[in-house]
Amino acid sequence: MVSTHRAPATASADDPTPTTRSRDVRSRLVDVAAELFARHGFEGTSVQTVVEAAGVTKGAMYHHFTSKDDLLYEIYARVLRTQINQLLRIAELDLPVDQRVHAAAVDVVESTIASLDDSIIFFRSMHQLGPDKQMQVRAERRRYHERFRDMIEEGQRTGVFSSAVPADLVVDYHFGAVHHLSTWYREGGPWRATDVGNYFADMLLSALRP
Amino acid sequence: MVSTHRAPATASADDPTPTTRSRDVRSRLVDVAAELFARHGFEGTSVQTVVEAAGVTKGAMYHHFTSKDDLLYEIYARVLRTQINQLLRIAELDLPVDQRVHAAAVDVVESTIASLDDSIIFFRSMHQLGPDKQMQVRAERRRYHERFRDMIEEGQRTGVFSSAVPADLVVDYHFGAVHHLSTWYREGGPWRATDVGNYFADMLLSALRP
Amino acid sequence: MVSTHRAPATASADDPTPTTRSRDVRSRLVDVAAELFARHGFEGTSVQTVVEAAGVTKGAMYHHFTSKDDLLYEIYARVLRTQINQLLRIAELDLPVDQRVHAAAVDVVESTIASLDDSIIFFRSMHQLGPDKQMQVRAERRRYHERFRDMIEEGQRTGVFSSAVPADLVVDYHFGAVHHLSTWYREGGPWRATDVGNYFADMLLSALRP
Amino acid sequence: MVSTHRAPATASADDPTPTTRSRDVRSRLVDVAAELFARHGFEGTSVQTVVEAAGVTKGAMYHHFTSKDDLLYEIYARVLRTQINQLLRIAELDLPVDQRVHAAAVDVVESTIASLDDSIIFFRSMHQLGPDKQMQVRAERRRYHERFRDMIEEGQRTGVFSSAVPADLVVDYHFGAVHHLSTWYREGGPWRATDVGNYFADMLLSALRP
DNA sequence: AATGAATGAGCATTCATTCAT
DNA sequence: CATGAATGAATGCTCATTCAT
Repeated sequence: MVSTHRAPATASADDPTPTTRSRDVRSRLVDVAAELFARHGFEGTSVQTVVEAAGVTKGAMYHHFTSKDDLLYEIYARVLRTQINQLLRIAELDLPVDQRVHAAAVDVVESTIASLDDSIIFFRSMHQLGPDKQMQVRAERRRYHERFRDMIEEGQRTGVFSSAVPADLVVDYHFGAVHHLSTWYREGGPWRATDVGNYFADMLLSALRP
Repeated sequence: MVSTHRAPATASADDPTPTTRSRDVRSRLVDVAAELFARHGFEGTSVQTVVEAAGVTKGAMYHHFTSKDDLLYEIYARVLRTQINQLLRIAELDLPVDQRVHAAAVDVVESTIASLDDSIIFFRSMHQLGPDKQMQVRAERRRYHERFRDMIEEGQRTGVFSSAVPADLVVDYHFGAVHHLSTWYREGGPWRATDVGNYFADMLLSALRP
Repeated sequence: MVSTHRAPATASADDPTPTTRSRDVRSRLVDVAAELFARHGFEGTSVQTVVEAAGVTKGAMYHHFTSKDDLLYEIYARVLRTQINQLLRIAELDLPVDQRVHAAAVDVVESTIASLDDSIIFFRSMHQLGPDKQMQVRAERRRYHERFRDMIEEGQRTGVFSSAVPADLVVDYHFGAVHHLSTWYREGGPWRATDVGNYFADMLLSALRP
Repeated sequence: MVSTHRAPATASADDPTPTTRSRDVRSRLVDVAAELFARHGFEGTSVQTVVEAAGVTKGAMYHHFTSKDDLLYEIYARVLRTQINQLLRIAELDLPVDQRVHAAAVDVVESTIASLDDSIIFFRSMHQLGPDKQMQVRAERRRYHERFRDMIEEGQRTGVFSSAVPADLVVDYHFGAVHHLSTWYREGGPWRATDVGNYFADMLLSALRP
């Protein structure tokens, strides 16, 4: 995040995308907003603050986003896109199910820690989204949950995992812990992201032992 | 028009608590505020809305609470008081450590579900609290965490539990799941509170098997 | 309108109405708003302008009126109240019907000219009123129209007036002319209010001759 | 990219009107604006709304009109052009003066009803016009009034009409009723345009009987 | 204890217009 | 001719809090 701010639109003349400038504005706004919403909350951050930090005018922001709410939604969309892609990538690896679950369980911890700001916003500000957008986010979130659950169920069906606990609850248990990370995890604390990921994944796998 | 007009609800002089009426007003305000803050968020609920719902006037509210913030703090204080008492009660039972941990793990799920509103507020609105009060809440929360962790450590020391995962992370894992409940648990869904509590406690104990 | 502004609440101590102060604020706002809305239009007048001219703060205005719209409505209500009372007074006089119609026809012209500002607003800004309030105004306006029409019909039934033109259209014809006054009538022009009133009333009566 | 990219709709050099295409755009904009201004008011209609409804871009609109105000002015100009032509046509017929007045009185009602939208705008939005344009409109309007008044005066001079009421006031009386039409007349109501026109013209002539 | 009018700073949003391309 | 990103000032309205009574 060093030379991003106010970069004087140095897109080379042969840049094929005509929207380089506007992509700059859009994504700069989303980046800045994510940071501010995480630090001060959605309601605690004024549009004025966001646009000032992004170095654009209010009018420009409203040219690209229909509302403050819309800006928030874009943050959600960005997180969800990343997370689901990551999960699908792992779920389709050619590995035994317990190894896939372990890898996914580690990955969700690591990537959550990698963008803790997004995570803070995700669970704290969902209710600020309009009802329609909230439903879209929930639907996408459910897809994510279901894809993970399918792996658990696969393991249960094939006897690799215990069936003592319903797969849905297993997923909620693990994801709850992940969600909670933004509350207590701090960079420079006693554990690196990968440590926490492995500890949590190990606990998950232990809990699933037949 | 100073002391007329009001039924002489004169609390006896040696009564240490405020008058019955004012206790009524105080707790009615806290109750109403908890519901509204959970439903619409702290910033999404105006003081006007709260006092109207509680059937008192704004002036009355500011007589009992120094600020809107203070009202929020009272909600936190109420939750924390209840939770810590409950945990201490269980932790001091004369039972093997794994049974105590299991009981505590079930209980925290059940009591969280019993007052889901409080839980919604707890994690969503912490940052609305002033820095001082936020620190107080965090300190109390830490005490709670530590008391639970102590039980885990006791089990690890005595070989009842595996020491593979640091006790602190074990607690964070379980509490994360509990925290997450307010996001997905719904009355009338497939599981009763006690079911979820037992499933989660079972997973925790499974994960801790040596 | 000399010493009204900012009068230092000189209500004598034995003033029985407890709301003298707030009535001051309310009616001062309505007066000022009527003048400004007439001069610059409803949309062309900002709330800021109104409250500055009335010497109150924006918050105070919103304490008394729920919206800018509500302020406009109050102007309408005031006009309608006055007009309907005046018409009823005349309609109930013990005079032949043609004299009552003449008197009412003169009076509506005179009173419209007496408060031309209100009339300018009335027809220019109706559409700025919310749908509910617009309906209320229309209903009240219809009552007024109907009371006038009843007198015309009475004259037609009794043969004093010609029945060549439906009574409703007769009323619309005359009221149209009255409505139009705010477009062209100017104080200090060739005719006094009473002149115009009598000329118009004479034309109406002439048109109604059998 | 100056003169490329556009089909060579080259209007012949001696064609005094702008190119067909641009005439299309211009008049489409005026048409659409008239409808929107009538329905939502001038201030209640954004330039964005107008250009979207007309299927052109904002830039295109500002190419043809110097401002939103200018668009409004064009509506006024169009109405005035039509009305004055119509009046002159009738005033120059070779008929007795009372018949000419009757015909003109009917015609102004009918043509007003034929384009009620324009009439709504005419009286409601005059004050939105800049002072210069407002003066131009008023001047043209005065010409119209005077041409009508001349006919009345001709009738008064020749004894066909009563001189009891000044001709100017007679015109204001009738035109007021016409102006008012947009407030109450509705297609599909009890009277067709021609009915109302004849009733009103009859009243006017009756009122003018010596 | 309680009232309710008043404050005043702050907020999200709109919009006519400009201008480089 | 046309585009669409950008401007910047203005707007209606909210709200926690205060204070005279």
